[in-house]
Amino acid sequence: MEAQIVVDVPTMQTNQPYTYHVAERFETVIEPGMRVIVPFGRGNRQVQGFVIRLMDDDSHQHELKDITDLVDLDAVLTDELLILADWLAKRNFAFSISILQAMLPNVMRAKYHKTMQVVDRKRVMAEPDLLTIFNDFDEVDEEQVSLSKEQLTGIHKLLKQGALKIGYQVQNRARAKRVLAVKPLKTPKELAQLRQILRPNARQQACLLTYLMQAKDEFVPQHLVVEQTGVSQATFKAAQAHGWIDRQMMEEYRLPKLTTPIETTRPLVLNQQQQAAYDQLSGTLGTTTSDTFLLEGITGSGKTEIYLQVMAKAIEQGQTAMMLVPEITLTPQMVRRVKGRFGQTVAVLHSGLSDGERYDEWRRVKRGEAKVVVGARSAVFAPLTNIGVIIIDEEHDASYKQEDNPRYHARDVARWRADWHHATLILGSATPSLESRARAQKGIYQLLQLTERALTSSLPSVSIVDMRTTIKNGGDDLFSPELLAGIQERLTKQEQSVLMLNRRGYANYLNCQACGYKPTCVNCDLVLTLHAAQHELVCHYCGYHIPVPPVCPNCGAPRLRPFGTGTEKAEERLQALFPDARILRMDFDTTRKKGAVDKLLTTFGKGQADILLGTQMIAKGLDFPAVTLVGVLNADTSLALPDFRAAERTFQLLAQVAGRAGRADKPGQVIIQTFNPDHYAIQYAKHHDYEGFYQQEMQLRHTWQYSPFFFTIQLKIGHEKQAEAAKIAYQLADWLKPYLGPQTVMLGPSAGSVARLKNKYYFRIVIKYRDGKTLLPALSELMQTGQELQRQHATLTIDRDPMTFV
DNA sequence: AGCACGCCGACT
DNA sequence: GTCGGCGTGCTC
Repeated sequence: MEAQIVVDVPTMQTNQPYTYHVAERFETVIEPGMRVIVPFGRGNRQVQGFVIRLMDDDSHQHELKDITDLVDLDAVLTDELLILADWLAKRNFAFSISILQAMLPNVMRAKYHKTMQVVDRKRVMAEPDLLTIFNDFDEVDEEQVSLSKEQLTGIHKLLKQGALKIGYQVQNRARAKRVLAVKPLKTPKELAQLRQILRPNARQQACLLTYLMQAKDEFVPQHLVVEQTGVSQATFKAAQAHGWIDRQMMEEYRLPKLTTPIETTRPLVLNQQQQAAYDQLSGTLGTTTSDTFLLEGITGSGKTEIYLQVMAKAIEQGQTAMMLVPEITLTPQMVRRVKGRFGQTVAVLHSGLSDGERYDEWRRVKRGEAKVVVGARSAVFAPLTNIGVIIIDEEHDASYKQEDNPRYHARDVARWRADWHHATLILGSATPSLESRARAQKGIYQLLQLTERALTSSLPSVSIVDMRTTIKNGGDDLFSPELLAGIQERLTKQEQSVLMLNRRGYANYLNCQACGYKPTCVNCDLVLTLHAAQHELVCHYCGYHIPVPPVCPNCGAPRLRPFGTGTEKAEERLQALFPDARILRMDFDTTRKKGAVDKLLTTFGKGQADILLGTQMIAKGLDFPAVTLVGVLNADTSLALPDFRAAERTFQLLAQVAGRAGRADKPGQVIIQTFNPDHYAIQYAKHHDYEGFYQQEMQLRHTWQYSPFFFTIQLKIGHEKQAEAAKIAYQLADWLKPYLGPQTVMLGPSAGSVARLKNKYYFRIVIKYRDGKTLLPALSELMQTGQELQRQHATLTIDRDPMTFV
């Protein structure tokens, strides 16, 4: 028997299955989807691999190596996931092994240990420098010892002579937690009798017997029994000696702890719109087709309740359900909401879990003990079977795209898995991505709209403050008089304010403080990025660049300034302006620690602070009834991003915060400060007008040939030397030209926005295309011929449908 | 990635 | 004449 194995060597040249011989003793056990250890390369170094196929034909040309060992007793990947991995690797120009690893919890990735093993002790002991290392050991972990120069030469010599050799060990870090468990061996009746005849002073034994009388006939972790009864270790030992109980080791899940118990919730009554959406969605469950819906519902329209009820329906029909949310929305409140409805059958997968917890949650899914999975991006690979519905909430969110290897978009994966399972896919958002909305327009997705708020409070009024005027009048460039007045009013009335500092695109473009003009690219209609070091303005999209102009090209005033401010500085200024206000700052720095977000939000939710000042993370999913003012300090920084999605991102962000104020009985107010009060993204956000924005943005995308009318691919070439990187980039561009096909545009090569990253210079090529018939295979080939690039010490990344252009 | 093979420069 | 530097090719 032979097995095709994908080995854990993530390079372009080894991105293919290798055939190994399966020893007879493994034949009955081995299955596709298992992890194995195989010898690889000339030195037969042991590496982890995945079995992707088994076969019987022995028509191999070469002598095959044997699989060393099986890591798993059960396949960790299903056939579905193996096929998906193959598709995803090809589609996204990723290494198969990287995708396979990404599908599993972190701990299941092998760790490798390099050891030095003594072969000829006599000769090793003859080296005085090495005595301290090998005196007591025959094998030493290379990482555990730091070697001096003399020792290094000594080891080198011995390796050459064969007196020492290098060993490789594959370590599987995935460990189930095992605890001592107990089970009664006697019937309740017998136990009751035993209790009768017990010495009266044997209090602990009596206590244990009472517990056992009402215990089920199954193993229960001993520590849980201790918690309930308070009996000691010795008592269990005695009970075992008496033959009352059986004790053995048992697996126990590391369940993430929750501070307070979860209250079970019942389905809420749906309003008419919600009910109509629910009927349509649930009607497609369990059918033999896969339907995709775009659920477009304004903030507060009750999308989550619909999700919960559709998932409940799927469970009812014996199917499973998956719900994806952006990482930062996966707050304890959200988890609580889902667990409140589905209880123990929910598995939660997100980055806040420890490795052990994550592994255990994953196993609960794998074993079919969890029927509902809630998680962030990577949860899309959860090993659910018989999926009835997949939900992607806030489907427009950029965090669904993994931006480093392996690159994938959870939406694509969800689409694929929904197809496989004939499941219903629901994309939900108040501000859908243009791609999804356009598909709904074309009828590829079914569009469901929710236009009413579930808890009939009206949308807040949004006012826009023109910061050009503020500055002209000698005002502060961070806090306009209007905003300051608003904050003061809230402080007086003891209501809360949320202030958002839009940090995207921070401090790297020029802005004329006289007229608000920002230098833009002639080819792309994108804002030029300031490269202060080179004293240049550069378009990150097509490479267009000009020297920094001394005066504003629009109005001639010498008032072009670099733009941007940090949250820390804003907090300082704010505190100086309102010395008595209690301010909470929420940004990357203050939320780095585990649980910090929860703590901050709880503090604010309890009303222990007046102002919450933060980056866009405060825009998502937060719901504080006492907040009546939301201020956006700098709405336009994200407009200036060198990215064709800049307007879309800005609109989505503003629409989201605009829906946050005054959700309870008190009316809300939103103040947006901007240098571009007339920009359509800001205007449409002001009027809560998604449709208007969609129409206008689609027109622009059409004109400029961007997504969703054109697909995009970004190639990045990195090299230690700038000239080399450029040379290779141009060579690649030339090589690709014949494959471009009709209606395909290649932009660049252009220099990366950060000239040097990790000591490498980057160049980028962006290709816009409609038909990838010749282009995509050419790019696959480029992956394979990457050998040549590697020789030149260059790196190449291919990013399909990139979300950022930095 | 990591290892062997191989072809040129500074040594015993 | 050899040790060892790194550039090159290959891993079932």
